[in-house]
Amino acid sequence: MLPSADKYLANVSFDTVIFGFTGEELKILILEYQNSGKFALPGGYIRRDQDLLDAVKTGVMKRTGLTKIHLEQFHTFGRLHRSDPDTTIEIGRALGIEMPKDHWVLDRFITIGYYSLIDYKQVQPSPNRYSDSINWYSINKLPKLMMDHQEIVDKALEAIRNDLGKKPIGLNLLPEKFTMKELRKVYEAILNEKLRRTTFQRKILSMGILKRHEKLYTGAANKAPYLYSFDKEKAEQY
Amino acid sequence: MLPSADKYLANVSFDTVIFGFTGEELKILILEYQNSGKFALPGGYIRRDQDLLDAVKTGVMKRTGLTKIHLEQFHTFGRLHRSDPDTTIEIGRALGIEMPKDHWVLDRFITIGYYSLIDYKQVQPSPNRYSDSINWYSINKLPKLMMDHQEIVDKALEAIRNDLGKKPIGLNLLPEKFTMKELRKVYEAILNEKLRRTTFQRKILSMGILKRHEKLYTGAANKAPYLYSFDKEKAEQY
DNA sequence: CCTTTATTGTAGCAATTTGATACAATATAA
DNA sequence: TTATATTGTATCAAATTGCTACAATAAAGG
Repeated sequence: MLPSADKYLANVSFDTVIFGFTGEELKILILEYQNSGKFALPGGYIRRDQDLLDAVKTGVMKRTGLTKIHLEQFHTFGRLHRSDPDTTIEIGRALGIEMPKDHWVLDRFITIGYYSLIDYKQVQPSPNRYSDSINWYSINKLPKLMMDHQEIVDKALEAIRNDLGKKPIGLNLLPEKFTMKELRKVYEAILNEKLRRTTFQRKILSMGILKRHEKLYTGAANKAPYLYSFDKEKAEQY
Repeated sequence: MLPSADKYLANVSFDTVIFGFTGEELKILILEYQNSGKFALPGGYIRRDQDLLDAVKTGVMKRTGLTKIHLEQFHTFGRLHRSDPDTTIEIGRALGIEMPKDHWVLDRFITIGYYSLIDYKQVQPSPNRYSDSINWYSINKLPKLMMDHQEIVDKALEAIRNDLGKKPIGLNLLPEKFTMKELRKVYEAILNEKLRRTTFQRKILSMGILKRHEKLYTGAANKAPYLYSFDKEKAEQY
């Protein structure tokens, strides 16, 4: 039931901040452990025969069901008392698992933080075997997270804001085709500020990384917006 | 002689890219191991009773003799085969140390990369007990580094370029007082491109993070430049 | 169908920022 | 005193961004 010591690296783990965009808000996936009611970021350990990146990718795949996953490493957390064996024991106990005091998962862990960007609509979140549930929570209304997970989320947000100008972030948070308004809403949600509609449109179009497609007729009583997609070749340069 | 297993975390190490600026070039500190002639970044292991950041700080202090050290974490390297036990064995052997095959330092390591910015002139590099020498090498003329250390250097450079606009990088690479030309040279060395003298001066002055002091009379047959220092309070905002 | 309403796409001009050039003000040597 | 290299700024052109305006719809409601 417990992961075996010889299969995994000691003292290292990863945690992922999985971002999705609802159309209005940025949300992230949070696990809730059975009975203990502890909230945590999805994470895991690294198998000895596995690249770090593969371990993270596999972890996100299991939670989201997606296979194509955009990942960015943003920070590694190594404070002395960041991992808390008591919390781990408590979670185990609530699950009916009694851990030996010297079990390796109760040792100190340095954790590597990754953020992931996914298309909210494509995801069917699935809990792991220790968890009750996994749910989307708005960035601004997170439950109290265990250990230093809130700090990890904060750093992830800082990182994604930083990357926004450099990498085509929207590409991963939106479906294949999207309207200019949706793209702008993504930027606004990430930056947590309003952007000027016309300036945004001009700037993003002048980058030349978008392809324009047919119009989207939503049924609303107004001019229908064009759909766009990212021109992946050109977007590479950013 | 070898570090003991119960004192350090397993499977995790750190490596540091220590930048100095000579006035013309960006250089970094590289260790050369005795006899084996292997070149490596200064690095180390993390004691179980020590914050990650403290471990790195202590490591840089030992190599540079400095106590006030600017550190930035930039990336964590976790490829499956990045650490190479054969190299470690070879280095040990050249030092007259025969390692048991199952010794923990021969295990797989995930390493956390930090870069450090220091005042070149204040540093007296000192090798560790396993090393022949520690020397400054120009960024553009590095010897062949062991394992994935060149990749780590490349990532560090990428990171420092990225941070240049955000953090007052010059502050740490220059002495307390410096001329505008020196500051510009730092930027040029990091970005590896020439910057327009007048535009640079206007821009950096308009940030309002510099204090102007007396002139510097070098003896050169031309107008003497002012000396500047960073206004640390105002520089915080960047 | 014609009008109304909400939204979209883009033009146009002002304000700001950046690029490029010019030039006055030195320190020192000759 | 004159010549020379460099520094600090001013100036104006060019590019970018902020802001407003307005025409072009898509559907609803008479």
